[in-house]
Amino acid sequence: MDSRRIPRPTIKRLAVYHRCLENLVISGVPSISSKDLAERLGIKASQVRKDLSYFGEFGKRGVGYGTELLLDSISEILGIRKRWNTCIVGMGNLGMALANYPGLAGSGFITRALFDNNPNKIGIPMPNDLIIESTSLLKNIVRERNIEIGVITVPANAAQSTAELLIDASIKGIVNFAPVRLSLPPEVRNEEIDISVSFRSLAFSMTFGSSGRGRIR
Amino acid sequence: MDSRRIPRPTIKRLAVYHRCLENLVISGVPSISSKDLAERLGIKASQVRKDLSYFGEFGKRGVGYGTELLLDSISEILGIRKRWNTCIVGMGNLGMALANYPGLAGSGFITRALFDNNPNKIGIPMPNDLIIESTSLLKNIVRERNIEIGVITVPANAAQSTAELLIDASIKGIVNFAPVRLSLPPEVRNEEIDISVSFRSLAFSMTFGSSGRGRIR
DNA sequence: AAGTGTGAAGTCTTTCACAGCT
DNA sequence: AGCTGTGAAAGACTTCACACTT
Repeated sequence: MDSRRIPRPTIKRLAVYHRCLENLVISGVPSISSKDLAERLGIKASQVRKDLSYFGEFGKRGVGYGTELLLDSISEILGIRKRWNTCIVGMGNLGMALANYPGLAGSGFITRALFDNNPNKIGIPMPNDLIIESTSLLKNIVRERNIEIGVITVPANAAQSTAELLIDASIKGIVNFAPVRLSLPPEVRNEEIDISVSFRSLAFSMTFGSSGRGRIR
Repeated sequence: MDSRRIPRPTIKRLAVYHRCLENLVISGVPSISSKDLAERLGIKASQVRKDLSYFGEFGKRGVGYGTELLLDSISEILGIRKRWNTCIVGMGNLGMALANYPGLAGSGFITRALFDNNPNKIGIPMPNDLIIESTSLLKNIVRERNIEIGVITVPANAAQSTAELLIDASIKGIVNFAPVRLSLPPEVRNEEIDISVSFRSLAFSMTFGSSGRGRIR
């Protein structure tokens, strides 16, 4: 598969299809058409078919897609069987929330370490046998525990230096919740989640009646 | 201004420019070129100029943009002076984190109410003189306190019914953290933040070396 | 000389429309 | 008849390139 040609929005939608199919399989629905699947997600049927067509032919003409087969296929495409070891740096409110959030482990992202540089927080016990540890130990711990993904939940002014610590520990991907753009070497993958920018964008569209419902992109 | 023609990614970048300019103004930098601003954000200078050109001419040729003037102009465009009353529905980990997160109030999004339907949580005192209240009171409280934005942090299976409660209370915009697509009337604006989809997308690009750093879009 | 503002070109993504299977 | 898979068309967004201003 030549993933350079796969639109990023397609990957995000695949993850959404996956979740929807899990529910369908649980509900015992044996098959679904692109039209029905699209309707559930508020997108176009042709979008569903095009997304899937990048990876193969999973449907039966005249019938639709077998839910179990499609679920398996998408799991394969997204590498959903793989488990990823992650760590969270910055145990403020958001870091705490993520450490307590079962949805990540449920998706294969296992939190293996929690870091903060506030001495008052170090040692605090957390779920899953984790303890908040000093950021000064990050490099060793990341390597020992084979952590591949770092989650940055520190304040904006500490985000870049945190990223550099993670890179120095040979992390391969970063999810950055801090409201700054990180400068990273090209081999490190990066996903930004900027909550206040999303609120702002909502506010703008509320004020100016802009184009409306956000698509999955 | 004809906001129907403004690309959504432009709005999100405007919010990012705004934040960057705040720092520049604080640091006493009097002006900046599109090239320098773009470099700080990891995008192209022409993108910065095009984004701004949708709204007017803010720069001086041969010089650049006055930081204070540009900051004011973007504030005006994004309606940053306006204060938005918000409520959070679902006081699990994420709802708690948002209620404690100063970044939102700092951006003009004031949390005016917190709801949950777990009787054990109702009455718990929270920051800013707030108390967790019963979801059954939502409609009245939303109207009394002029709440315009609802933040959904309930589990996936409760998200749609929560959205309907909010709509029934005449909310105008929804930020949805639950991993489901809401079906909403067209006049209600909506922004989705799907954390596990972002992790999945990161994992995919880590596995298949896909096109790399997410742009602001 | 430096840097903006902007049509036009280029690239990426979505949607259409229909041939082809079941 | 119904629905997929997919080239081609449309649309959205970004980048180029250069005229224009300071």
